[in-house]
Amino acid sequence: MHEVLAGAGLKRGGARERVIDLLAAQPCALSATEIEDALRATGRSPGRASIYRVLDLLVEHDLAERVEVGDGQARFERQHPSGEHHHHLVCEGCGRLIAFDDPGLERAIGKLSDRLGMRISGHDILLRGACERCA
Amino acid sequence: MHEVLAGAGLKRGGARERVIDLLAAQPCALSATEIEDALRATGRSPGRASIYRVLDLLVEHDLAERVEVGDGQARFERQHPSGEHHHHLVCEGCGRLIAFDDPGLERAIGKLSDRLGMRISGHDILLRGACERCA
DNA sequence: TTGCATGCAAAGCATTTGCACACAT
DNA sequence: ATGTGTGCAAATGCTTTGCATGCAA
Repeated sequence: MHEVLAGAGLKRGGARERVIDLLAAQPCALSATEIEDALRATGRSPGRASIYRVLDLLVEHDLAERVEVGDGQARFERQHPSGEHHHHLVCEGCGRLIAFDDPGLERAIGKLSDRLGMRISGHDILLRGACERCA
Repeated sequence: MHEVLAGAGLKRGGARERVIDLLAAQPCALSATEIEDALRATGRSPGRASIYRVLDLLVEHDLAERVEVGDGQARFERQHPSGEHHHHLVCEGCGRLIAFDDPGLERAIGKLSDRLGMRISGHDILLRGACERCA
């Protein structure tokens, strides 16, 4: 991720360094607050404003994806260059986010794009339900 | 919609009356602000707080659905008792919301629910792309 | 050296809440 | 008559912005 930003002529400050490294190591989406807390736990958190700025930057460069679950805060997760991606199920009991992927769903969306005849650049899918612990 | 609320023992004040009637007449989702503006145009808008309260009430009673497009404001649209529903495509050019439905997509989600083995109570799907005018 | 990156504090928005009054039942 | 519904204004919470300073290139 660092390389992409460097290629775009951007500098490598402490905030970018830390947010990118944290996000690259996550299996799933984190909110700005979760990022701040995680970084503060390491002893060196950037200011909240910088975290938001870095996240915006990553989204602009397609290095991260914004995930909205409807709880009033945005979450962010690394986006793989391969285009490989997953979607989320949010547990209505505990709010936990669970990732999944499903080729059938992707196929259905592909067909749908053809049918609509419009250029579709992306899609978000969110399932709501009960996770194992809450069921 | 009025009947459902009456059945739940709720009263019928001016704010509920107006918001429900407006929403029932819409083809697609409206934000709280759009609702307020539309009602103000008729000369009688409830207070903003009441609009939000009515919307929450409708969502709780499954009479309306919350639609999040990622622009920082929630939108609401009537939910049909039949369970019939559509999804949205948001134009990245002009922000316009376009409704569509697709049985193939619904089938794919049905199969996915079975595969995951979890109770899925609902799903949101959002496509991003360019509308006819912006393509 | 020269801007771009960062931090802090203040500002912005959408949404929620507290409280007193009005009105449906 | 009574308690629910409403409006206003203040409070909240996430996110953004202004501005002065620090640091990467």
